[in-house]
Amino acid sequence: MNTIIPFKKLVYKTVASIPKGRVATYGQIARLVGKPTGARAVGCFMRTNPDAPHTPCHRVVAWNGKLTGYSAGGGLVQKKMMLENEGVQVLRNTVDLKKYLWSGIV
DNA sequence: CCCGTGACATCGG
DNA sequence: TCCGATGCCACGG
Repeated sequence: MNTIIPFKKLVYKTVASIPKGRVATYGQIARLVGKPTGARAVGCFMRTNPDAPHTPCHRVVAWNGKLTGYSAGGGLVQKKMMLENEGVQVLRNTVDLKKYLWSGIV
């Protein structure tokens, strides 16, 4: 869909589609955009392009529910606080994917 | 234009 | 069960 937009923007759009109180993995995002193996690229976009307030990268975690890097604020600490603020319980930088994993379907 | 890098994911020993 | 190594993608210099 929409196709004329760069892969990067597509990822941002997908991440921005994650409902509040839910989280998604980098692999999940990559798969939704059509790059099941581009999980790395997804994280790369967040890191190189901190669209921060425009892209809720704090709702994106690793395949294990583990909160990985964060280029903004105080790092993972800030990220963790934002998730908890949205209703997602975070234990030691780890969220319960069984409860909060986004299905990809809004 | 070519090389290096990185916030992941998966497999093997 | 835990640890290490590899593959993939796109961006930046």
